[in-house]
Amino acid sequence: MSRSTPKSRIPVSSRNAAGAGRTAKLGPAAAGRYHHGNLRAELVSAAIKIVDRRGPDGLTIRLVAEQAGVSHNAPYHHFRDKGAILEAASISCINAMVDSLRRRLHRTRGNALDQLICMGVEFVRFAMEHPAEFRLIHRPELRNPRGGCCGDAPTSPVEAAWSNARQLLMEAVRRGQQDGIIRCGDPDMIVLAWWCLVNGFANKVLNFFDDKRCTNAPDPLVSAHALLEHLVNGIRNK
Amino acid sequence: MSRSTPKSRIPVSSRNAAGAGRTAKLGPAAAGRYHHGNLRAELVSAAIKIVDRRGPDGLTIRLVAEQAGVSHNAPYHHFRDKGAILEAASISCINAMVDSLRRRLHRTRGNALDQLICMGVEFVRFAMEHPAEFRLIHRPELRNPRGGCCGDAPTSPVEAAWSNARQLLMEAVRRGQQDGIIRCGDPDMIVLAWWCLVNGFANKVLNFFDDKRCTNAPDPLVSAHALLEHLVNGIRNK
DNA sequence: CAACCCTTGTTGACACTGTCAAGATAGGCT
DNA sequence: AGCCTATCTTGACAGTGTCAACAAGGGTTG
Repeated sequence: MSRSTPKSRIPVSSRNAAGAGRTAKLGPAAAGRYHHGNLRAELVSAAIKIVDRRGPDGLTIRLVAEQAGVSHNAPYHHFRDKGAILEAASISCINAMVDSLRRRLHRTRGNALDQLICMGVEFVRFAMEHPAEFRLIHRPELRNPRGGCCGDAPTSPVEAAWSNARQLLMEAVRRGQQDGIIRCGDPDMIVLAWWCLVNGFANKVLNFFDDKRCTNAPDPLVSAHALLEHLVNGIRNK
Repeated sequence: MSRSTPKSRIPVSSRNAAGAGRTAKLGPAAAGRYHHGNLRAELVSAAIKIVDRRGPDGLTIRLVAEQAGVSHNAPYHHFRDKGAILEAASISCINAMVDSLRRRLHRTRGNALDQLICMGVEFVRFAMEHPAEFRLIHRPELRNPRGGCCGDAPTSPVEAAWSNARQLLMEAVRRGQQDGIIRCGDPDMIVLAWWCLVNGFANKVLNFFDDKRCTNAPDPLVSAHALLEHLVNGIRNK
């Protein structure tokens, strides 16, 4: 009930992500001006900074505003509510994560299986290097309005950002199947297994994972590699 | 870091003499009696009820107190702060989850591999039937004071509750290895893979999982079964 | 039995949060 | 010029977690 305010006070123009095709100057951020010029983007980056420092739960609209140097209500002209800020920050983080996966993919010389392993390790590394952001992008309260589902209908922006990651993996799996090194079958299922394994492991590393760190596997990335080899052995064409 | 309130007010009686001439209005609530008798347990169950109804974020100390029929500050005599209530509720939920895993295990006739599959499906089922509780028990902000690590030192109560689940799985894996149906190797690693897969899948089902539900796999439990068979094929002794 | 004290409950208060309402300002439009 | 609208401001309010002080009652001790 606490977040049931459909009354949008946001001007329609600012709903379009990243005001494209504007003739405004938006040169240097211009600190002392009444109209900020690029506040929305700055709020998002401020939010990410705060999440990094104090965790997703430590994020406060008023803190974000303060960090951006505006009054505590200025954000409401760019985001409907706190959830919308979280959502925008999440999308930014998801994109960063997908980018790092993609870069890793392009740097990997081996076959599709090697690529799957490398991307998995990269995913875990991202989680370890940006734990707060990793937790942020997995928050269930992010809007995912279960709306357009089957037919590529308009999904939520968060959903769209995630689908980029899925696409990267799907392509790798399909490529592996075409090359004959990954056995046939629903690629969706393989991606799903990859995703669950990697994601579950990253979560575990961030949450309750003292035991592995203490006994024999000093580096979670090594464990991640082993786990992924496990998976890869299962889908390899024999 | 964010929740560092070492100032415990719990057992410290507020021994202040002060004005003895006041007469307070007699117990407004509390079902008649001033001293509840079993408030702590009732607070925990009230908290779980609220989490079920409004999600972990919807839980409020004042709501918990109201649901239990006491004043908004009564919980502070049983829990240090809100986090402690969450923690107690989590432990209760984790125990419930472990119990259902154990029951499922005892009802399974097959070998260790079958048991691992059945427990995995059961885990996903628990997540689907109690999504709020499932999310609750995975909250990273639950106390896990990274303290006693290697030598079975006193860990957090939450950690202890989780370790029961791990023990169930470890036993199954070891049994399978003794029976020769699970290949040799670090059982820890196998449990880890099982855990990551099942946990990641359950998370995915609860969060962003419209696609599978719409295309070809109507029931997530079927997908879970397929995934677990995948895993089991990887660890089977050949 | 009375005196006492500790645990458990109560009310009151405070700072902080998300959000609404209404006023102020600036840049672009007619 | 004068106005329009998006943007930013101050002000207010209900909820929240938590601290402080006070009250009731059961148990312990004389």
